[in-house]
Parts: sequence; structure tokens; C-alpha cells
Amino acid sequence: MAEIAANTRDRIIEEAEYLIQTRGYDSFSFAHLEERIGIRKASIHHHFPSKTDLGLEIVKRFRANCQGAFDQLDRECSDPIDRLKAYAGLFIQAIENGGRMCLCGILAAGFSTLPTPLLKQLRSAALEHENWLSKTFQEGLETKRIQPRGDADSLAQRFFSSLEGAMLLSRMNGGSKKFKVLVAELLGDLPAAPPRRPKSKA
Amino acid sequence: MAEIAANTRDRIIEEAEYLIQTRGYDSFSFAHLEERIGIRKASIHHHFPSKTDLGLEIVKRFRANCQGAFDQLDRECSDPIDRLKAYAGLFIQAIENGGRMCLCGILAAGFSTLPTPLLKQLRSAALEHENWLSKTFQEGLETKRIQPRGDADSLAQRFFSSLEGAMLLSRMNGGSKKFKVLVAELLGDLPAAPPRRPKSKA
DNA sequence: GTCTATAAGATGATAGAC
DNA sequence: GTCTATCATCTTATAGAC
Repeated sequence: MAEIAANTRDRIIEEAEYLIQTRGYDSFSFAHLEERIGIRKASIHHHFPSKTDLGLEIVKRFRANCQGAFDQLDRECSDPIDRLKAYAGLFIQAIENGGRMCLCGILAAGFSTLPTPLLKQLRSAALEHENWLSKTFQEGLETKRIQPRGDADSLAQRFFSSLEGAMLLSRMNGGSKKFKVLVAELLGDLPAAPPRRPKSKA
Repeated sequence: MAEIAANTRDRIIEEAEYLIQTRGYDSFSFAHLEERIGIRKASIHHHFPSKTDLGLEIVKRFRANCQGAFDQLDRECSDPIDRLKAYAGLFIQAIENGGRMCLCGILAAGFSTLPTPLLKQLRSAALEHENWLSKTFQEGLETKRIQPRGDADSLAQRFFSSLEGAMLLSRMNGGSKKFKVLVAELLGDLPAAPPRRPKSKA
């Protein structure tokens, strides 16, 4: 995953993504990029004429990366709860990798000042997360692994909201530590039956 | 609650609070205030020397208002679940009153660029919400009104994260409509027993 | 208390040399 | 493809007249 970007264009995307994840879209600037990459602002404009162009590429790449991650989770985790755990693990990784936020959450927080094309990409990104989560909860409901406390869409949206909210709030106190606890409680609350019972029955 | 501000100073606080709730701290400016209030930027600086000073007053007032709201909820709702419902109702009111976000959530989202004094106020504000929620969940647990799915602190943090996350995400699609549904599901999931069962038993 | 005028810096963006 | 130089605009903030 975290290789060093080969060309300038990719380095710009990489550093800009970090800046958006940590500062938000409005509060990141070409000057910050200049400093981090060691390239002049004008050169960045050569690769991305406007800030919106750059933002768009970042969210598009984010969407593609997420789809890749979803496919990998589907392949590697047969149990839906394990899959949700691994999904939440991606949030933890982000927090611990320089205090990054999920692009969905941090961009949604800047909703009212977001350029329209970026907003459309953001909507799609968030929808893809909710859809994948819904599919996963649906499987959990069908296989009786997850308690039926609402339909899959509802469970997905509650799970997503919790993670996004907790992630944003986590930076105020203790970073990933509290977030991890909350995730564990969230996941521990899902199963329809104890995951593994002692071999005696009575 | 929503009276018109008597003096200039209060009007500034009022309008600035709205701007922060909708745009975030970084993205609101004295120029926006000038436009909304019909007063020059220099005059605003007369009341609040720096932007941080203004931000501080807003969060302090917010904390006081919340404490007042908590007291009122404690007085008016005897049932802890009703109290949580009324608490969530405050979020709905904010969304429907010009698409406002909770200051805790929108300021937390701008965490990394927030002036230190404001960050401290924010921490206190968030803590007060979590503490009041924890107290309320504790009562629900003790009176067996709420299912024991974790301790009160944990339930409070999950509830708070869900509301903040859902609120921030709500603006992307449909505003308060989806948020209301999510809140209803969140609350409907709490009770330890069906609130009212048909009088027949078998 | 409110105003005009202005400062000093940041912002996104462009022109044109190399 | 990268640079210097420059732009118009926006930002927070101050000085000083009324």
C-alpha cells in the first residue's frame, strides 16, 4: 500500500490527500504543498490547473482505493463481523498514520464550502461505503451472525455514522486509543450469539 | 430561545455562531459578519479584538446554553429515554434552523487548525455533553429502562458519536430527513422491554 | 461605537523565461 | 516540467477621524 510515489503528479496527490485528511479541504493550500513536496506552486498548477481539479483527482482515487479495499475484505474475511472489524481497522490505521481522518467525514464537515464537482464525488464515495456496509450487514443478518436490530441499510448507516463521528471526535482526546475502545464495543454488540462458547452445554 | 439580540455585541456573537455552525471556524470571516450584520469589520474588532476572542465567547456561551438545556431536560423529562429523545431533538432543531451543525462536531472536524484556547473550550464542551449523556444512561440502566449493552460511559460515547457523525453526514443528502430516521432507530434500540405491549399475553 | 483607510500576509491563479 | 514574477482577492488586524 504505502509505497513512495513515482512521479510528481502522484506525489502531489499523495501529499494533498494527507493535507486534506488532516486539515480539511478549505484549510489546505498550495503553499503547504510547496513546502512538503519541494516544488513551486506554479509547478503544481501545471499538473492540476485548479484546486478543485486536484481535489477531484484525490476523491476519485480515494473511491478507487476503497473499492479495492472492499474487494479485498470480501475475499479475505468470510465472516461478516470479521469484515466489519477489518473495515474499522482501516479507520484505526488512518488515525495512527499521522492523525488522518476519513475523507468522507472531513469533507462532509466542510460541506457548505465545497466546490460542487467535489461534492458530487463525495456523495458517491459515501454512498459506496454505505452500500458495501449494507451488503455486509445483510449477509450477517441472513446467516444469523448479527442480531436483527433493524434492516441492513439502517445498521449500515448507524455503523458508518458512529465511525465517522468517533473518528472526528477522537483527535480531541487521546487519538486512536478511545476510538479503538469504541470500535470494540460497537463490534462486540453485534453478534447474535457468543462467537465461541465453551464446549460444555449444560 | 430565539429572540433577537439586543445589543451589537450579542448580534455579533449570534451571527458568528451561525457562520461557524454552517461553514466551520476557519471558513468564516469578519467580511461575512460585516455583510450579515451591516456593520464594518473594524467595529467588530472593537467588540472582539481578535477572531479567537470572538470564537472563545461563542463556545463559552454555547457551553452555558447547553448546561441550561441539560437542566431543563432533567426537569421536564422523568424518563431517561424521553430525555435522550429530547436531547436528539435539539440536533434536529439545529439542522432545521438553517442547516446548523453542533459546535462540538464542526469544531472537532477543524481540530488541527483551531487556536489552542478554543480547543480547550471545545474539549470542555464535548466532555459536558458526554458526562450528561453518561448520567442519563446510568439512570436508564439503574431503572432497567435501557438494555445493559455496556457501561453508561460507553453508551454515552457511542450515542454522542452517532449523533455527531450522522449530523455532519446529513447535509450531503436530504438534510434532517435521514437524520430523524437514524435517531428514531437509535432510540428505538435502547429500551430493555417493549414500551407498551398489547394487553393479551398468550 | 462606528467609521475610512490601510497595513501585512495568505490565497488561488496566470504569463512567460528556461 | 519547473521556475520567477506578478496578479487580484481575501484574510486578520490596527490607526486615527468623527
